[in-house]
Amino acid sequence: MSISADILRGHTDAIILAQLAAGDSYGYEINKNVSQRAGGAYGFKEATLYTAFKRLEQNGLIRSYWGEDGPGARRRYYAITLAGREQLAADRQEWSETKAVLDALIEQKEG
Amino acid sequence: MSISADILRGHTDAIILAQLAAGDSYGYEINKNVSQRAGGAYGFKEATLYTAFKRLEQNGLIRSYWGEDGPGARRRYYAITLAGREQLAADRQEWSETKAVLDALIEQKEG
DNA sequence: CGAGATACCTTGACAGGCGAGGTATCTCGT
DNA sequence: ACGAGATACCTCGCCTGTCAAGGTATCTCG
Repeated sequence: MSISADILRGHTDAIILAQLAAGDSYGYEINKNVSQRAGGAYGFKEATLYTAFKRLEQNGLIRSYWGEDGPGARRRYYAITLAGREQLAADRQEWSETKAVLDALIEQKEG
Repeated sequence: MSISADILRGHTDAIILAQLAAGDSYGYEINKNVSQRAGGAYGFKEATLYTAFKRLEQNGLIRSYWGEDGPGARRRYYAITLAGREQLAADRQEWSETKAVLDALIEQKEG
């Protein structure tokens, strides 16, 4: 967990949408995938994750359904909506711009 | 102002430190420089700026002094401290890691 | 039968961003 | 002489996202 949460603040929704764009998934799995892809440098706290799901669903960017009853604990699956895909595209665009701007503002200058 | 504020949240201090690393400056000028370097895509709100100055000074990362009395409104100048330079180096490192992690998490996947 | 993993969820506190409002000085056009 | 707009500073209180802490239930393995 080498990246502080405040730095990632505001990217939570985009990260979740990006995971769901690859296929339906559920909270625990999404979180594991994120941690893994981040090389252990970042992971959601559970409270953050479920707060985000609620927010995303209220905004119509994802929808949810309970998984089939099988062995193990019940799972709530999430699926990205069309509006969610549009939001994700916008988020990716914004991230691209953010990188350019922050690189310009934080860059190492030799003086 | 195409980049939303939440995305930049947490980067405010690093941006200010980076400006001050190039030389002492004052609020209004820092803000102008930031806007200009960001190509108009981002700028601090005044309240954000002065809140940040106070926070940074309390944390010993910058110090301040009133400029010489000349024509025009008085100016409070800020200077980066040694601790501030160390923080800036850490922030730059973190930003570099953040880019790598977010690129991995938000990337466009063709499936 | 207990520990640990899987899997979900809520509450309340905290911190940063910022809209709105305020003060004072200087310049420029009329 | 006067008003508008730029320069330059500052504070108060709200909003929103994060998260520590706490809670529930199921399955596996020793």
